[in-house]
Amino acid sequence: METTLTINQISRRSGIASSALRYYEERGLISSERAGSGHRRFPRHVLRRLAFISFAQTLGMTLEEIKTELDKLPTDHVPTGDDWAVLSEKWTHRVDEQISQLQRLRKTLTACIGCGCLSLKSCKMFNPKDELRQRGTGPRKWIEDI
Amino acid sequence: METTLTINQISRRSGIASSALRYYEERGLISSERAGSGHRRFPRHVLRRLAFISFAQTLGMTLEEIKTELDKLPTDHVPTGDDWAVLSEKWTHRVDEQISQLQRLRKTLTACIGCGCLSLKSCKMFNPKDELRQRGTGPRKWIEDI
DNA sequence: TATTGACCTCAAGTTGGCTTGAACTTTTAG
DNA sequence: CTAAAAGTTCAAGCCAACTTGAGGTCAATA
Repeated sequence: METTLTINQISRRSGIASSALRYYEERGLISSERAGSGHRRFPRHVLRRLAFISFAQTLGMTLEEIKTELDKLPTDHVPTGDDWAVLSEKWTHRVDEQISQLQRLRKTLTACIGCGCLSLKSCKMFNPKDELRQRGTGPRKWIEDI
Repeated sequence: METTLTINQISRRSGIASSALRYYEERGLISSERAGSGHRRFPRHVLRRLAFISFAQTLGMTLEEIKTELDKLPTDHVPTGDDWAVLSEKWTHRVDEQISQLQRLRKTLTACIGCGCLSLKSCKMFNPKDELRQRGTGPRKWIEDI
């Protein structure tokens, strides 16, 4: 069992394309040593980082945010399960928030179908405030008086 | 009370930038008449369409998908509350699905913090199957044997 | 009447998270 | 030994959903 892995080995084990791995390294989310040839050699524990990255992405975190989190890991030793658990705790809150936002949304939605509005001033649906979307640029706020 | 509104009036009432409104029109999600000058005149009921669009976007639908939905509205009359309700029903399911995906995710997450893994073969976290993310391209599947 | 400001079109730019391609080197299998 | 597979860098491309800018017209107000 080798101590380091090639980019393709990492790619196969993580399911993340090697181009993406290079991109992550460029962005500073992971790092590698180099063989004499210039080829990357990844220590096994980057797989944990990659697991973290993948999972955080499913929660809608940007690579920037993820990097910020990863940077909090200790550098004096390979992060332990406990070190990871600290970061992971944030997720629970994230997920909980997302769930309750959706539940609020669902409530208003049902109400709006009930009242048949989609156009009434009184309808809260048009200004849910909840910032559910994380991608895209334009303004999303619905304002009074249709 | 005028029957049609300028693009700026629509923009103010909907909270959607006029550049976005032009873009929506170009994409066929809304339509306008033109004043003699070539300026757009929107009938009031586009506000309902815009409400629909905004809301659907919070659920992660693409403009393409939203257009497909909007195209199902009757064209022989200005859509009624009932017409809209038909489309809106889909949302309830969407939201419900999203909620239960998140709940599954939360469950695995808690389990993984518990077991301190983030790296074990047995950990289902790495292959949640749930396609939560809708943006982005790369593969997201975590494969065995870390 | 003049000047703002609202409107128009069309092309190009932006952001995030990558992918693709070119041009080249290194490693591995037969 | 040679061919194919795997690796490298760097620049450019892609997608969605817009925004921005240039260059020009039209409308409302003092």
